Amino acid sequence: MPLREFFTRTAPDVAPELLGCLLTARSEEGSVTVRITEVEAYAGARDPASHAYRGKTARNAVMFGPPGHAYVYFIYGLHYAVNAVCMPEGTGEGVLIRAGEVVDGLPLARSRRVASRVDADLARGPGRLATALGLTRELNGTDLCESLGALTLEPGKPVAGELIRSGPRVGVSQAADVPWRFHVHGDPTVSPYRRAKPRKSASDQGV
DNA sequence: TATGCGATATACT
DNA sequence: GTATATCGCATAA
Repeated sequence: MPLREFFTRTAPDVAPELLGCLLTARSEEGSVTVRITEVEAYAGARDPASHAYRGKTARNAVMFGPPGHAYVYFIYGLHYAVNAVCMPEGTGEGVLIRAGEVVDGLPLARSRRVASRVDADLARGPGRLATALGLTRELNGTDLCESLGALTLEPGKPVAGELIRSGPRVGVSQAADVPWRFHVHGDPTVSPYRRAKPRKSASDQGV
């Protein structure tokens, strides 16, 4: 199946099949490749946890574009995260790449992630993965299907079906019961599960 | 392990 | 103007 067609399906269908695939970021500094070990599906207009739930905006426009492109955005004032856009143009579905194992460009990844004491932590979590790959908003909209592009995805060794586990998504408060997080069972690079922390409203914080 | 906090783009009032 | 966000890290215990 051509890579483009691979992405022209629903996010929950695509997500588990992305496990084991290789994501490579190329820049003047060099390139880093990770083997994907954890993902989450976000199903656009039918998913209240999706950035695309309330329709198209300047921020999420890429999610409504053609499949197989990268939706890169800035979150919490200091982190980047990357999604692979799914479904035909106009739909707004995507798969968040949450974690991976660095399999190439280890020295460069380490230099970008000085806080990591062990290599398994280099891309363990969406913000860490983005940092290890050196992602910035300039890569928003990049075509993942173009070989040797700035940010590309390619098939890897398939992960054995019995090693693929699913569960609730991390950090989402809406639709917290839908098992749309998929990961490789037992892999040390998978991020620890954390339920969405109910955030106190400002009005409760006194003065 | 558990909790607090940072630091900013974006969307909504 | 203001609340919230697909989070990471230091600190405490």
